[in-house]
Amino acid sequence: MRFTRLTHSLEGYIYHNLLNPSLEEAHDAVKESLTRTLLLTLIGLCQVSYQGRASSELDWGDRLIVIKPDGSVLIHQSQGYEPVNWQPPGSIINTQLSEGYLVIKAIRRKPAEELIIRFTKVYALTSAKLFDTSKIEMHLTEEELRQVILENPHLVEEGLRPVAKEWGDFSGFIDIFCRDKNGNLVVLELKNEVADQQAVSQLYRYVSSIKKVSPLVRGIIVAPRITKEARRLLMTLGLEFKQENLSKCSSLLQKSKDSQSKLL
Amino acid sequence: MRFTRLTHSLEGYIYHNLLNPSLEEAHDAVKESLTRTLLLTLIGLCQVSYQGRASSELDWGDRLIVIKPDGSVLIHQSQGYEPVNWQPPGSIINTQLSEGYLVIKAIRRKPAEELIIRFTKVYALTSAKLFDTSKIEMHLTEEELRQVILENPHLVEEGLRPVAKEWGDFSGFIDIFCRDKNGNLVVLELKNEVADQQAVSQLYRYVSSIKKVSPLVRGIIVAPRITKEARRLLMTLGLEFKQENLSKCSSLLQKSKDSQSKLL
DNA sequence: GCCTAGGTCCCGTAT
DNA sequence: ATACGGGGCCTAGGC
Repeated sequence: MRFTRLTHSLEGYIYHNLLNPSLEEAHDAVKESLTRTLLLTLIGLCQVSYQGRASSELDWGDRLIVIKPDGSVLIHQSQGYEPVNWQPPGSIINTQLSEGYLVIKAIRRKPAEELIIRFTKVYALTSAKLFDTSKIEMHLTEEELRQVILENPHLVEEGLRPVAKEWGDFSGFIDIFCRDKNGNLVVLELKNEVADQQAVSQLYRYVSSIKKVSPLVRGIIVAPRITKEARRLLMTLGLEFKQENLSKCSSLLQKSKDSQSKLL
Repeated sequence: MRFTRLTHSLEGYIYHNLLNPSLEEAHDAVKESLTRTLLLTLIGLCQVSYQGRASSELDWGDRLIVIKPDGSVLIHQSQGYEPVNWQPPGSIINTQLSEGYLVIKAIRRKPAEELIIRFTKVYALTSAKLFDTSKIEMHLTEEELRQVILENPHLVEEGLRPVAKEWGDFSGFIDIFCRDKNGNLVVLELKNEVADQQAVSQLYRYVSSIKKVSPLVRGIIVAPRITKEARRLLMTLGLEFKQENLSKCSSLLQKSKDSQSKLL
């Protein structure tokens, strides 16, 4: 149990909670939710068209629709992580009763996209004000793995020294710049899990750009493993691979830090 | 209006619809939803921990939780397209009352991941059986664009002939194989929108593999536009770019087909 | 605004 | 199972 604070929100609340509303009732509730910028969920029988970067049609069926205060729209079937249709944040949403349907449209420009949902039946509608000031804290991210190598470059190779802020044009894209014990430039590409052909290509792009200026530059992929084809490509391109489980390293280092701080 | 069929489901229904239930009531409803494989939505004050490929902590706040019959779990804050935490389909979900919390855990192996949600308050809980046999129909997909070029190779270059099933080892990865008017092999890489460095790298990998066997192979990116850096890389690698808006072509061709079929 | 790269990416498909 | 590429990817960070 990591959290010690236990709070009860006095501000979050449900605004609408309708069971089998008429389309008119649902329409009114949707309109009110939009003006009050509430989180809105509908479960109902609907049909969906999308036109924009691609286009799609989804015939009648029961789905869960989520409309967020920021203009996000999600349409979920009863399976799958991903919404079957959606609109990203910033969309302009409106609703109308038309030809016997409850119609919800979500439009955005740039790219020009339109999502149209038509309901013939709403089984349940809930709208709520969510109070939530917390932000997610992520660990074992690439940035943390980067720190592990920056502080322990010997994990990759003896004599490696990170050089920061050199080669400004590239440093935004390149995971880590180093010099090896011979003073040659080394570009590191870190991967959390398996390194594939794409990772190798990416490293190669950086290395070959730099090669024009500094011909002796090396490129090393640092990852727990590498696919067979990626390894072949790597060798063809004269790049290197160093096996290293960065997540594990990070955990171990964290533990050693923890035990040190306990001793203090 | 594309759909002529209008159906009213007689089978989709709401099972639970609770407003401000006690944690015990919510717990019972969650348990019943899981055994009956219903779609479950909860709005409540909760705290979330995740450990797996990465790890994360999300402190107390109001969120929407969706649990699907296939074991997907989504935790949505009031902003953003993406869930702040989630578990993909196939997760094993269980619930318990523990230390004054309603706890929902979603676990999967391979990769080993655990998501734990703790509620102190549930504002609303809805569970439903969704009847939905429709599958989304997508248009202007890569496969459709591929058909456009296969049927109209002159859009890329005069005298180009698609060759199918040749070079079997690669054909799974390569968008289109052709021979040009001189009989040389040509690999086409199609992009719906902008072609970037990654697209160029990818084409280069294929072309250089084939070059070992057939030295005169060419590679052409077909896309409405290309980024500046991608163009530089393309030229360095001896590849080519043909500007062509495939989506637009596809639409135009579709229209001409439609008008032809009307005439018949 | 464009462009690049990451993601607990998810997802289908081919091997 | 693994690996590779697509996605209406979305999202964050540079410039």
